[in-house]
Formats: sequence, C-alpha cells, structure tokens
Amino acid sequence: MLSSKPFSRKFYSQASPIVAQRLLGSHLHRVIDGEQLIGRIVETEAYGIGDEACHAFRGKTPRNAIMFGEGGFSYVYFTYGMHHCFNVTANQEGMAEAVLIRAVEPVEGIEKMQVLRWGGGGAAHHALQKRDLTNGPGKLCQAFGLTRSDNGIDLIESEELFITSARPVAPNLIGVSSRIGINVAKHYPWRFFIKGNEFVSRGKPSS
DNA sequence: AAGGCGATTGCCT
DNA sequence: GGCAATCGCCTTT
Repeated sequence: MLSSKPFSRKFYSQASPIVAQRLLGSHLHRVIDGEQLIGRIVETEAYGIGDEACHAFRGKTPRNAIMFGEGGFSYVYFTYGMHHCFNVTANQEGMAEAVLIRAVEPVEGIEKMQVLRWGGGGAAHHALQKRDLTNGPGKLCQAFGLTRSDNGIDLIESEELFITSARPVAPNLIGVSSRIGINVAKHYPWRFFIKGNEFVSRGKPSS
C-alpha cells in the first residue's frame, strides 16, 4: 500500500463538499475485535449550512450535537429502526456540516466484514456477491461494526477509527449527482463517486 | 404524551 | 419496481 497518513484537522475543517470530494480514494481504517479492516472510500455525500436535508438544519439536538464541533469527528446515527449511517464532521466549530460515507471498496479484512454482515454461515451464501458487502451506507456500517457507540470519535486521535490519505482520484474520474434518499433540498450536486467503481451504490433515482 | 417519518435494505411480485 | 421492517428522534398537541 502506498505510504499514507491520517488526514489533519485542517483538512476536515474545509467545507463539506470539498471534504467529500477529497475523501474519494482515501482509506477508512477500523480496528474491531483485534482485527484491522480497511475500505477504500468510493462514494460520499456532503451536507452543509443552509441545507434543509442536513440533520443540523433546525438547530442543535442531542443526536446531531457532534456536528456543531470541530471537523474530523465521527457522526454515527441510527435510522429506519435497523440501520446505521457513518459520517465525518466537516468545517469549523459552530459550522455544522458532515460528509456521509455511502460506499467503500473492501481492501483488507474482507473475511471479518463478511462475518459482521452475514455471520459465519451466511458468508458462503453471499460469496458470489462481494459487492453487497459495502455498497451502501447501512451496509458498510454493518461490515465495519459501526454503531451509535462509535459516535463522537476524534478521527485524528483515534487508532481504531481513522481515515488515511491516498493518491487523489483524477478529476475526470469523479462523478457528481444530486443526493440519494432524501425528500428535501434535492438539487444540491453534493453526491460524489468514483466513476465505474462496482461498489458505488445504485440507490434510487433522486429526482 | 403521541404520532409521523427517516441521509436504507432486502424480499416479494 | 413496490413495499414492509422497526424504533428512536423530533415536532406537535
């Protein structure tokens, strides 16, 4: 693997659409049960100031509080009664923004991810559909064992959850679209993905 | 105190 | 493509 290092506070302090684009191609690291998991980020969405789809739009609440602090912290929330979504907070203190990690490509620890997703027996059943492992926000949280107890982790300081930079994805290989699965503020072109990557979620048509 | 609905997924038709 | 699952959060009485 290319030499890489965790992103700095300064990096996460940029506006969410910038952070979202720059995260493409970088590596999400997670240590769970003593095992190292790594995923290459291939799809992200930005949520920002004045954005009605942003959880922080209507002010600070217990759930979204972490977004109001400095950038570079995990924001993990539970939704639909059964799924989790993993975000990275962006921008500076008081500027509540975040980037949703929508999909990653497994790089290391694939067997552990399969166990976390489907259990020991289910892995074989899904063996021919590797892409189902992490091609969606809820799926990657399950594969990486991320839950609400992982909310509020400092990604600059933690050794169990952090993101390392990698060779930037060429601009012509970055796709842009409106965001998926929301019913307000659909016009923002704030979904970013690596063109042609098989782990990019299909989602639903968002317009 | 109660009800609506969600930054989703997977199964069914 | 449509829709149920399933529950915590937030808004409204």
